Amino acid sequence: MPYDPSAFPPFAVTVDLVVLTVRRHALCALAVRRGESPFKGRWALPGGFVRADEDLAQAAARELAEETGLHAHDPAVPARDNGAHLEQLATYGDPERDPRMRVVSVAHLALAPDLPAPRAGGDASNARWAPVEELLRQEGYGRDGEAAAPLAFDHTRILSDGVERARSKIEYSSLATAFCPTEFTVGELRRVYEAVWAVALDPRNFHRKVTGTPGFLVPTGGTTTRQGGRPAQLFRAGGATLLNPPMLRPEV
Amino acid sequence: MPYDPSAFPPFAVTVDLVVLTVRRHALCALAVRRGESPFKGRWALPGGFVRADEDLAQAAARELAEETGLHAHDPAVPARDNGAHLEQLATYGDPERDPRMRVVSVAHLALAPDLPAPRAGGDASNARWAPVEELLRQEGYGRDGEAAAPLAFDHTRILSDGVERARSKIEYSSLATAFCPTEFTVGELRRVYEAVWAVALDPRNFHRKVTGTPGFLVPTGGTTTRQGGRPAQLFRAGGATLLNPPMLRPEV
DNA sequence: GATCTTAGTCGTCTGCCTGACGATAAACAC
DNA sequence: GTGTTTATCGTCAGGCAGACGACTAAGATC
Repeated sequence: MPYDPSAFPPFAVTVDLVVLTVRRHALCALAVRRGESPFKGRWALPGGFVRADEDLAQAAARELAEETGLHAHDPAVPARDNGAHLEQLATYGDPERDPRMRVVSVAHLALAPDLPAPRAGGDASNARWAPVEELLRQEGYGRDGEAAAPLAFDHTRILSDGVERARSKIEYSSLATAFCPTEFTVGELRRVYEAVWAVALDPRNFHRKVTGTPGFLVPTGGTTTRQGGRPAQLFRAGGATLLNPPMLRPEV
Repeated sequence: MPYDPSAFPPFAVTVDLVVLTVRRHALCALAVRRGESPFKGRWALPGGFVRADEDLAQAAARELAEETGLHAHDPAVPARDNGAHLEQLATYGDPERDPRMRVVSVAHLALAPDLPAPRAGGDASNARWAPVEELLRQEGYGRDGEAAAPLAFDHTRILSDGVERARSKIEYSSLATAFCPTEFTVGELRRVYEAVWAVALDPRNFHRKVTGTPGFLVPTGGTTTRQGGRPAQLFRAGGATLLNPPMLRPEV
């Protein structure tokens, strides 16, 4: 395997983002409308080129900030500063995935609380939170009656992989707290699991599980009634990142 | 985010391989000696450039075949043809990871049975199976007294990620059978787990677990005494890919 | 203010799974 | 035959999850 620097074919490298949040009891992903050909006018995942001097994670964090205003949560910093969780997902490099040239895309997965409103370059009409179930449905119509064409490029596949990663990862890690604000109740955390898995969980067993797992939740002392009903204790994410034994996803 | 095809910086894209096997009760990885600068003479993971017209998985399968003679096991083909398991691991793109130019490497993880002897371009002295514990140890000496320098580039990190992936994935999947020949005994499978996790497992509980998990193992009817002792039933990997509940890794 | 509704929280019980470990079986070495 | 090695079956106790009853404490409604 002699090394010839002039022999390697040139590639473009991009990062694409699967940004997930939970709104109105549904798992939603950030989609942006393409303003350029190909797939002009179609919805796509946000993304962009990796610059010559930046790392892949840096590029993903930069794109995330540009699209949402969220700054990525550095895994080295245990303090929850309400930043988004960001991790590498997978890399997609089919020679035909972009008709213009050879593009390899390093997809990343970001998880964020509900709060932020989407803004793609300041233009709200070109970015939206869409239920993943709607984006992954190849046919049919969106909730606003708009025809729901499949996502551009291979982004349906990327989104599908990202959703599957999130669904499986909240089983054995405390990642579900990344969908919650800094302080949250057990019920709010349960609704995250229910939205991501699209199942109903028993509130009593869920409460026993999460409060009984050391390091998962730490009580802040406060309470809230923002969900109605009896006041609920407020918690913050604890230091534990791995849940052992895991949270069990109910059978289909 | 206007699109300017001339604006993207050029990248080289490579695939690197973490090829794992179990030999002599130890988890081993394939290492090749570099013949070129930089890191000339140092051990590295096998890999090479992605060609202009091939997919990432194709490139990884081609490199695997070139280095080991193993052909990748297509996930779409359920029949175990004794090919190696191959999956994408992660992508490494630090701007400084290769001093010559900007290289993004899509690392893949391959798992193979013990049988094949390494051959890098036909030259056996430039390829070897090394215990991962030795390759990941930054200091010290190899078993042949040779100074064990760290792997070239960021390959120590890549190998570490690959080993961790394999260690966790055999917990909840039937992937451990990829380390076994087509037909194997429960004891041989247990020794795979013990080597990968570097622990001792109770033979009785392990036997109960694997034979009691539907779809994990299917008996072939034959027996063997190649391990000595009482003849053991031979099994083949069943159709199940996910183990639920998982195999539990003992605490440290 | 009594009642209803909505959440949250604490308990109980049963069944399944795992870890620890005793016991037996069937080959080989001497 | 005796000992050694590996495989396989059984037993028992503890832990955890699913099902579900009961109680608590707020706002909403009449």
